[in-house]
Amino acid sequence: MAEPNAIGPVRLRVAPSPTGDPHVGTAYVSLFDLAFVRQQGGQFVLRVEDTDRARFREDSEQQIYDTLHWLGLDWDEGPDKGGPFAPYRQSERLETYRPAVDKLLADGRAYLCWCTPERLAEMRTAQQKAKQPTGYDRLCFGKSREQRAALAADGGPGFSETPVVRMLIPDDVPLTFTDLIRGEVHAPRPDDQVILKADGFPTYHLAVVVDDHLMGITHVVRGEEWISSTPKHLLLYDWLGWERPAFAHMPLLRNVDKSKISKRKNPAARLTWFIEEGYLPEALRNFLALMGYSMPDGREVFSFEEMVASFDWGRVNAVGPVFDLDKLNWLNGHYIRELPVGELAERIVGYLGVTGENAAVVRQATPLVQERMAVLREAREMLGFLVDDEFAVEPAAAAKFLGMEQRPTLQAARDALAGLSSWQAAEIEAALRSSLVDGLGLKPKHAFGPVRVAVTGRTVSPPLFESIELLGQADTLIRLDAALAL
RNA sequence: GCCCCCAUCGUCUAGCGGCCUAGGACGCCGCCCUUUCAAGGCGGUAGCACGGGUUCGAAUCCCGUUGGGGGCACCA
Repeated sequence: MAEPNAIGPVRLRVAPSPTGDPHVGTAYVSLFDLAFVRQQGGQFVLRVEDTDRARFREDSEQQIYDTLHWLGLDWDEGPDKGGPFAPYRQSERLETYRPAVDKLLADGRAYLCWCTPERLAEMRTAQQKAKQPTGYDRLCFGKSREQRAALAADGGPGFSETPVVRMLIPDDVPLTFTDLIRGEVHAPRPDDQVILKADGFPTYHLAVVVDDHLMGITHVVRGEEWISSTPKHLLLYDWLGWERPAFAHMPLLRNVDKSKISKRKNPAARLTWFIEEGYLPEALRNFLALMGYSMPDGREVFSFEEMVASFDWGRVNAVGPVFDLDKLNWLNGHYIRELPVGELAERIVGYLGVTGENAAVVRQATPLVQERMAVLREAREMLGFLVDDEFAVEPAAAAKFLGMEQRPTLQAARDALAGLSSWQAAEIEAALRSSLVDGLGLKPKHAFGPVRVAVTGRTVSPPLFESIELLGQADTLIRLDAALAL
């Protein structure tokens, strides 16, 4: 079925997050995973790895779907779509893992362990204190249930009624494997890893190997934190007589202090944060691709399709990149400026959630803010003077621009605008220039500052004359009168 | 503590022995444009962690040091 160079499905492992809010690392790994899949014509499989029932959360799975769809990373098979290898939730595949466990037990590659969590913790503490590598000491290995229970009866190490199953790691465990990004990698020697928990659920290590094999996964793309447990997985493939997949361990995204990116230190670690802030999915995709990847021709602005066309694991960096919001903001602004104005208008309307009259105003005002935004969120304050129910001048702005000495300026502006019969930006500008600049002899800066503050409420605003046009004559005069009355 | 991964401007990176007087992007600084703020244009600042080798030649290869990161769960 599978030709030598053809790839089968590439798995996207998705562990429901305990906080219910998907991690940016999930999107990062998915992006590279998907770029490779699309280039090779494989299948992108989304599998929910929910074997930890202690951390299970109801809404977490849906959040993963929502955020990945928002980012445009769509899968070919998954719990919500079905597929030839269903079910795609590990919690629904429990009976699949049992035969593997039985075989390992029968072959003497695994054994039962009755040690309590407390006894294991004590053991680790003692090992660390003695400056020894930590790992299970095989107390239960070779013992029957009765022998082990008897040991505990004498006040010995804690005994648990329901045993777990551990791998018996041999001395000649293979520690070397080829990584698509790093080449030859030497991983640390594992200890006797638990593969079946006391509650009957498999651990990640067992489940991932069994599922990947059964689902025909050819390439495992995951975070760098998995390098150290890869030898356990290699062993399992070998013991079960299965062909090993290829591995690509992506570098870890970092906080500014270089630590692994975390929700505590970095708002950008939460995928939903980008939606809340008004980032464009295509910009985030491009930015994520820039983290660790570079195009052969050095381009930095490129689409996902372009990335797919030239994708090469050899161009992926092994260095963990710092997530730099400055550059993302620039890139997002760039994408905003490149958008057709009508398209941008719809995105802003959708983001702000405005309807009816206000939506119409926002659409008209979009050209004024297009090159002034880094993220959609900024449209809210830039356009607030046009759509907010209540208008108020910022106190600091009023103190600086609406004082006694500005009254003549404001009065002249009011008079000039009140007499206008055509309400177009060009005419508004002409009227204000002739009355304030020519008439009062003011520098443009001093002439328009007070008017801007009176009309928009802020010292920084979209272009003044166009803003006044959109506001309308009636509202403009009301605001100038209000400023004059201060 | 033990094991592993990594190391080019502040940040993201190009570079895979001579093309490097180390290139680009973001940021920052200056100038121009200008009704504010942006956008745009022009210019500038800043880096191969250190020490040994290998070689005619090293940012590129090897070793060590230092530094950073990750892993060491009945979590993934």
